[in-house]
Amino acid sequence: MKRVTLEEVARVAGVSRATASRVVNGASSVDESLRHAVQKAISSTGYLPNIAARSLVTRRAAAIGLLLPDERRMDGDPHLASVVSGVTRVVRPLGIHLVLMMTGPGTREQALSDLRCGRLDGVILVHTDPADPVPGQLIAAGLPVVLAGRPLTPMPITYVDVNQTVGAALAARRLKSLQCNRIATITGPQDTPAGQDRLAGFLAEVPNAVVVHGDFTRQSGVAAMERLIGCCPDVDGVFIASDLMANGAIPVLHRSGRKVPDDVAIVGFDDSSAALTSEPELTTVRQPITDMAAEMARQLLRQISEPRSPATSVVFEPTLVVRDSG
Amino acid sequence: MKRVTLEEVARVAGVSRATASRVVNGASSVDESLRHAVQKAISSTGYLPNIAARSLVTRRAAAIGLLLPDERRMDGDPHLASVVSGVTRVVRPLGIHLVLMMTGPGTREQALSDLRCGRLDGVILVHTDPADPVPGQLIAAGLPVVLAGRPLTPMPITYVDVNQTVGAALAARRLKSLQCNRIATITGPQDTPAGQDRLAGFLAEVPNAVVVHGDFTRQSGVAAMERLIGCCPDVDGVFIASDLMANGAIPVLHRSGRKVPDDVAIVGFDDSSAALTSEPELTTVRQPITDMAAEMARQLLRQISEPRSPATSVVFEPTLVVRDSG
DNA sequence: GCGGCGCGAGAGAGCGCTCTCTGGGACAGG
DNA sequence: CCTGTCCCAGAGAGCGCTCTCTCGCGCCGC
Repeated sequence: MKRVTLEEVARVAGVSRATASRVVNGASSVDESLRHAVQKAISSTGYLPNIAARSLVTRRAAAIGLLLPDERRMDGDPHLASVVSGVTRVVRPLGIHLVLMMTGPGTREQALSDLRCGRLDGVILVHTDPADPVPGQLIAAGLPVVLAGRPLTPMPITYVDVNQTVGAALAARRLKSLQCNRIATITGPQDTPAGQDRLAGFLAEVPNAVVVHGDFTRQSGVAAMERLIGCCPDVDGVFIASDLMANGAIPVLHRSGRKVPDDVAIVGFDDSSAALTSEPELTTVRQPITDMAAEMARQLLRQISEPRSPATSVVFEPTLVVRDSG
Repeated sequence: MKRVTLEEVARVAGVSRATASRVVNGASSVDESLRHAVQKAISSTGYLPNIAARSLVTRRAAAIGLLLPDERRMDGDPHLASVVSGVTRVVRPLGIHLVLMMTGPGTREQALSDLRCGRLDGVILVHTDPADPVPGQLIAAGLPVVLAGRPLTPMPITYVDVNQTVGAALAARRLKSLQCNRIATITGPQDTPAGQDRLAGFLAEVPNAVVVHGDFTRQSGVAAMERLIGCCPDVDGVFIASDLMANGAIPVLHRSGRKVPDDVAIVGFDDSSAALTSEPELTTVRQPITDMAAEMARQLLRQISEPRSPATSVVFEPTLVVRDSG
């Protein structure tokens, strides 16, 4: 099983290597008969271009990185598969590889050097710690990056996000339309843009809402709901800023003898798989994760092909998915 | 921002490119003072080796693929993050990239050609369709592959699995120790080894168990439990062959007025995140997914470094995780 | 009829690295 | 003192590809 090179294809087709290369890369200025001969030679020899050799001269790796928080922080994050799927959809037809990197000691530096040494053409950063210096370094170096979600401190970087504020407002209006009188919210972490915006968007609609803080994790949902029914027993509608927290919070209500949605209406956020594994199934605010991920990939590819193009941000509109919890 | 090449490092250090290369690759036969000079030159120039160039001559891509079923079939599969994490742990310190590929039209062929043209050194196959010809083609071509889970039809291929039979037996014994008299099981798909083994292992312990079929998905768990309480209302212990199905099945019991675990004890399988999002939390059989994934990576690396080494299989032992459902 | 022009194909120079092969110096043995 | 041996550094040949540059050929205008 010997490797087939372009040289050999050219020999079989009776043309020069240059012409064979033109056919492989779809250049237009090749005579139809020669093109045909080359194509026949390619399929008869089973030729596959050597990406390393190509990449050496084009200085393109044809690979992008997806930098993820580590397993622990993902907490069974149901988004991962959707994100990968969205990115893949855009990137695969182009023959571009998706390299997964999970945060761990040294990962971000590794990603940076992979980028610098041309092993990766760009990276998508997910769930980035606001204090992380890497995004800043990347844009400073003019390397292609796209962020999932608005960065906490404004910077000239391309990102894709859902309109968190509008999403929270959607949830608020749903609870109001359900005639809830005593409305509360369990928030996400207030050191993240998503956490902040979901709270702000909600309070804009329900200024007198009771506010209890969580951090998006299931456990924090449990704790927050316990505090909430302690301090505010007559609550009858709660916007919980992530489905995962709602998933932890609902059993607390049940144990306290409250029925969902009859006694307390619940609206979550994310429309993650946790929305379906809750009992009852969650009414929630849906973010089009897969589409957003595809858009991140597109934005990244644009940056790769037009290096110094300006940073842009794309904001998707969320929708309310009404199920059984509120 | 110009690229730094080995040539330049050599020039700065006052040695030949060959010697610089030896230092970079940790060859032993370099004089200590020269080695030091080169190392200083590397850090002062900020040199990073160009992987494409290296890969062109070594014929190693320093990248492996992880072939996954598509999003739909994953159904919010909670394993993905754990698998990635386990593989990453082994592969990252070696500077090897993990390329994610989700099944879609043509993906498997793409993986095959990536392997053939040297863009990938090996692949890990997860949740492979038993009818899929790709694994067979891969081993026939002598390319490095590792399967997650025993293949349906025996073939000389390396795989890593958990002892499904023992796991099911663990679940069975738990239900028996709970003094359940009317024991049933909701199975996985019987055209998969996992589905078969979990049923067989269970029946070996509880030969007279009621058997209802599912396919590992949540929805099938709902449907199966509805059928089960229809045909066997006095059931008081159920082994459900995946946590996801259990997650769908438990609310059915609740709606029928049965309490878990008081009226019906439930034991799941997987110890996935669905086990924690269930109410009550699931007693379940745990597979050490992350460790298994790490082992898959190790097996793959071994195959890559010793091309024609014999296929081996590694089987992990499951453990019972007792929580609230049974 | 001749020079200029445009178009398509070939020649060849690298891209940055590894690795074999060669050469030279140090040391030991004869 | 000369030769054989060993060891370490340098020279140089590629790895397979892309892409620029050159060249030849056919066509047009004058």
